[in-house]
Amino acid sequence: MSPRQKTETPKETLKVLESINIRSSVAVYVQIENCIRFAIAKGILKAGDQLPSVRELSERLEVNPNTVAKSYRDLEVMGLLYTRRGMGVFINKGIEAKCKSEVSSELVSRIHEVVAEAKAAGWNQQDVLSVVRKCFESDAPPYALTPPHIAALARNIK
Amino acid sequence: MSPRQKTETPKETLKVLESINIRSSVAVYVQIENCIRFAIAKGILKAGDQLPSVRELSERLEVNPNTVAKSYRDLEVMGLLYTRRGMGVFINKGIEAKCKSEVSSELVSRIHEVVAEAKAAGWNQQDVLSVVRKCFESDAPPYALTPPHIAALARNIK
Amino acid sequence: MSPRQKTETPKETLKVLESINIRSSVAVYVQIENCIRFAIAKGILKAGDQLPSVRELSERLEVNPNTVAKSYRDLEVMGLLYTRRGMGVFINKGIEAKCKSEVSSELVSRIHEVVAEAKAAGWNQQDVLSVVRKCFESDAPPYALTPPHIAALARNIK
Amino acid sequence: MSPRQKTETPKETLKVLESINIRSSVAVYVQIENCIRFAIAKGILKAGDQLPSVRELSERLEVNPNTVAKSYRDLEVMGLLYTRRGMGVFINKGIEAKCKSEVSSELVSRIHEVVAEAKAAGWNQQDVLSVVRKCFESDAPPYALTPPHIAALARNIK
DNA sequence: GTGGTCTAGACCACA
DNA sequence: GTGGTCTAGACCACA
Repeated sequence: MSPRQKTETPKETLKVLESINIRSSVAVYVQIENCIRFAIAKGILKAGDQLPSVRELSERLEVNPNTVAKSYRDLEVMGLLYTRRGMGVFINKGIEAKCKSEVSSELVSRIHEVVAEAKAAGWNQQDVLSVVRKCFESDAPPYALTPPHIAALARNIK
Repeated sequence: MSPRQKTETPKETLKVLESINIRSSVAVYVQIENCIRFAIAKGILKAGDQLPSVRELSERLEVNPNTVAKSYRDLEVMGLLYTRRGMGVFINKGIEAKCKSEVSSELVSRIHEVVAEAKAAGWNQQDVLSVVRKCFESDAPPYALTPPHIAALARNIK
Repeated sequence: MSPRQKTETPKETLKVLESINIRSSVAVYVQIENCIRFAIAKGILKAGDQLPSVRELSERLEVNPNTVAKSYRDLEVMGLLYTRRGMGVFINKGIEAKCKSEVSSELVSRIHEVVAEAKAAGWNQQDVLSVVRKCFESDAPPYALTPPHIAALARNIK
Repeated sequence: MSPRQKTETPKETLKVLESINIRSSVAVYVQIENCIRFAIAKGILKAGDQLPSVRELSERLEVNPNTVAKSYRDLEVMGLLYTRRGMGVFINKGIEAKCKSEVSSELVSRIHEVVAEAKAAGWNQQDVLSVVRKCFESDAPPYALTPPHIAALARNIK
C-alpha cells in the first residue's frame, strides 16, 4: 500500500465532524473528540477506518491544525486511535463496546448534574420526568452553546 | 435610611450562598449568581431585600470582594438587583415570576440538550426516565450548579 | 418670631424636590442641589423663602438626613442659602441672576458635550439642529437616568 | 487560522482608540466601549475584524489589561463582539446597522434631555439652536465621550 | 458604613 | 500567542 496514496474518509464521519461550532464556548478540541467517540460508539466509525489527516480536517473545519492534532493525540492516549507512520490515523479494534459504555456513563453523570440543579431550584421528580417525556415527543434539539455570562444576558434580551 | 445601621441579611440567604464550592470548575461568580437567581425564583429573596454587602459576603465565602462585586454587577445588568450608592444592593421588585420562568426554561433547555444527546446515543425514553428516577432515590448534594458546557469541559479535563 | 413655629415651605418647591429619583445613578445630593438652583433661577424660590428643614425633607424624600444636610451645606458655600440658628435655612437675596447665569453656562457646556459626541459619531450640524427642532415640537421629556453599564445593556434588551 | 501569526489591527481603529482620556471623569472602560461602538457605527470596524488583543491595547493606552478586558466582555454581552478562545476578539456580523441606530438613539435622547432642561430653564428654540451652531464653528476636540449623568456629576464635583 | 473603578499580577485552558 | 478568572489592595464618591 503506497503511503502517499490519499485514502478516502467515510463521508458520514466528516458529516459528523462538520457539526463543530467554532463560536461555541466548548473548546474545539473537546468537540472533535466527542464527535469521534460518539461516531465510534454508534458504529459509524469502525475498527480500521481511517480518519481524515490532521491537515485535511483542520482545513475543512477552518481550525488550527494544532487543535486537531491535540484531539487525535488525546484519543490515541485514550486508546481509541492509533497512528501508522506516514499512513494516517485509524480506529482501533475492540473499542466500540468500551466507547459505548463511556458515552453512557457520561450521559448518566450529566443527567445527575441536571437533576441536582433541578432539585436545587425546587423541582420534584414529576417535574423532571414530564419534561423528559416531552423531549421524546418533540424532535427539535435546542442546543445552546453560549458562554455563561452571555447566556445570562441572552435570557433577558430576547 | 440610616446607612450606618447594619441591616441584617435573612439567614436563609446566607445559607444558600454558603453552598458555593471554590474548588468547582464552575466560576465562583457564576455560582453566586445562580444561587441568588435560584433564591429569588424560590421566593427566599424578595423584592426590596438587601443583599449582604460585597465585603461581608466575600468574607463569609472566603472569596475576593471583586468576585462578589462582579456577581452583583452582572445581576444588576440582568435586572434582578439595583444598587443604591453608599447604601447597598437590593432585590428588584416584580422579578420573581420572570426569574422563576427563566430558571425553569434554562433547566428545560438543559434537559433537552442531554436528552438529545441520549437519543443520538441510541437511548430510548425508558432509559432516560429510569436514570432520572435513580437520581431522586439517592440524595446527592444539591450544590452542583454546573452549566452544561463547563461541565462537559470539566469531565474531559479531569 | 418664634423659632419653634413651623414655617411652611412653598408647595412648588417641594413639588420640584419630589422629582428626585433615588434609583438614579446621579447622586441624590447633586439632584437636590440642582433642583434648588433651578428653582431659584426660575423664580420659584425667592430671596427670603424658607426651605424645608433637613429632617422634613429627608423624610419626604426617604433619604438619609446627612444627604440633605450636605446639599444645604454645599449650597450655603455657593452662597445661595444662609442658615439662621434655630430658625432654618433660607434663600439668599441678589442670587437669582447669578443662579440663572450659572444654569445657563452649564447648559451651554452640556450642549457642547453632546455636540462633541455627535461629531465623533459622524453627525453634521444639520443632523443636530433637526433633532433639536423636533424636541421643541414634541413635549415628552424622555429622561434616562440609568447608570452606564446598565444603560448599555438596556439598549439591547428591549 | 494560525494563532501565532500576529494579526494586524487596522490603523484607524487604534487611532480612534487612542483618543481615550485617562484623566476624564468617565470611566476608562466606558470610553473604550464607546470608541468601539462608534467605530462600528461609522464602519471603521467591520464584521470579522479582529480587535487588538487585550494586552496590546492595554499597553498602547497605558491602561491595565483588566480594564480593556472588561470593555471587551461588556461589548460581547451587548452582542457586538465575539471571542474565539485563544484566538482573539472579533467584530460580530450584522450589527453595523443596529449599532448605528443605537448610537443615534442615544444621541437623540441625550439631546432631548438637554433640551428638556433648557426648556425648563426658560430657553426657547432659538437659544438652543444658536448654541449648537457655535459648537460647530469652534473645533473642540471630539473626544469628550461623556455620558450625561457622569458629566453632571463631574461638573458639580470640580 | 456602601459599591465602583482601577492596578498589578498570578494561574489557567486553549490555539 | 489568546482571553478568563481570581486575588490583593488602592482610591474614590457617596450615605
